[in-house]
Amino acid sequence: MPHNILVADDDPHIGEIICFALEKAGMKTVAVADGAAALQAIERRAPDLVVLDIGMPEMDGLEVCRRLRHISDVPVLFLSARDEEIDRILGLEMGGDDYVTKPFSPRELVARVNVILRRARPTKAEQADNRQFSHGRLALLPASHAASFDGRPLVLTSIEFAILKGFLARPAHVLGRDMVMANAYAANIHVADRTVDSHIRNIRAKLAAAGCTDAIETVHGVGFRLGRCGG
Amino acid sequence: MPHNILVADDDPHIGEIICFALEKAGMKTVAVADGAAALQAIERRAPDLVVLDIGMPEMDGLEVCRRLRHISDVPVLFLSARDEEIDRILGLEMGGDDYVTKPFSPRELVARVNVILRRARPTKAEQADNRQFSHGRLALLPASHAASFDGRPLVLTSIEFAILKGFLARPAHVLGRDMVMANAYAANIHVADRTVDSHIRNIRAKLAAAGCTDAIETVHGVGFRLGRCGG
DNA sequence: TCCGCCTGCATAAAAACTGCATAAAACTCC
DNA sequence: GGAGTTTTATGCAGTTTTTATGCAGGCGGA
Repeated sequence: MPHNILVADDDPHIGEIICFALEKAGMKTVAVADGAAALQAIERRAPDLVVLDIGMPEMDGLEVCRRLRHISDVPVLFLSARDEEIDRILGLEMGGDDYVTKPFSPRELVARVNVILRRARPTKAEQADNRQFSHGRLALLPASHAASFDGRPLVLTSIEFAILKGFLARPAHVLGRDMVMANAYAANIHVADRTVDSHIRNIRAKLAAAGCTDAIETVHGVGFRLGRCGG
Repeated sequence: MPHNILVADDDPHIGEIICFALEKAGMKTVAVADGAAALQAIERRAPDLVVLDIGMPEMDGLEVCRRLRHISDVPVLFLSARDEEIDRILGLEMGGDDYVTKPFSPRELVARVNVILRRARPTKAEQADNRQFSHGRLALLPASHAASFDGRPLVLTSIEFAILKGFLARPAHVLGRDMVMANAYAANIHVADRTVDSHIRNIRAKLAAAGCTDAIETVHGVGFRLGRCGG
């Protein structure tokens, strides 16, 4: 589960450099160009960390941080062109987690972001992990990677588990073969259609053995859909 | 309860300046002048944070940090006379939480220390020391570093103990190999996958000798999970 | 009804993963 | 400084999982 970073800088060029560096380090990024958009994005996307340029027009980074702290505990890394001691102290005491001055090294920025994330309290990721999926008499526990139908435990391989989780996440939603696999994996890996069928078949067989015969329905020409699962 | 800071710098004058600044901010400080003393003090006093000079004779700060991470998750703030990007990155990736170059402003140092402390989680030791873990017929007493199955005492090495504690801390939770080690040590340490297997194997063998054959289950492609332990 | 396209399934190859033995490196305790 | 212990690394065999493929049969539109 990649970390989600919000990058707020009014210079789109710098924003791009930062995003590129962070994404190369395996994070997901969203860029905004002003303070108001930053606040809005923080509320809507609940990022794991915010890279915040101090020198933005309209609402500067310090002000964003001040307002931010009313609604969120998200870590903030300040970015600033000013390298005055007093600014740094102000930023840190304002609730920032680090303060990097421009011009900065992308690699160092990434290192500092990683340090903060390492210490940061577990947020969404852990919550999502503890979430429990269930549909009808079928239940999935991502945290323990365990599944059961009607109390009977199911032994699923990891890809079977992931595929089923993809369906449980969107009940009553038809998923094409590509989507089935996209849910299972993160990236867009392409596998042969027949391969997907094989996984579906195996899942059906295991569920049927546990007494569930209506778990995955076929939608001819489109894909598959989660059934009633004995519900 | 004031925070406890360990200051390691070979220049007693600088050490004094730092301690003075931190104490003025309401913290308790202990100063040491070399790496070996730092490690010893960390183990004995379990400080909340370590200010670590990189340029110390004998054992430099980076080396101290490396060894340190084997026994503790305590936050580290590096202090260095060298202001090279590569040094900063190295320090941060080595497990440091911040990197300040000399000459530094005492007030900024205090601000940075405060930021780290604000984010730092209660150390693993604090969380676990007074607690007693048990699962099924398996019991661990972190305080006395003792373990037993069904009353029979188990002789575990410290890493075996730590790994098992990691599992006991979150029963029914699959832990990937990286997580297994992250629980045992501080985060951010990478060991080879096969190494983790070796530890798991040894733990299983010792538990099996005591009559517990279902302690750690393998979840293929994902990691390991605590079993029923005879419960 | 016929035909083209789609799905289910068996089989098997390819890839990935685990467990283990062995050994090197690091550490501890005299 | 050295012997014993602990921790880490590595290579390999055996196993499981994942993917691919070919074909029989089903579905649906013309």
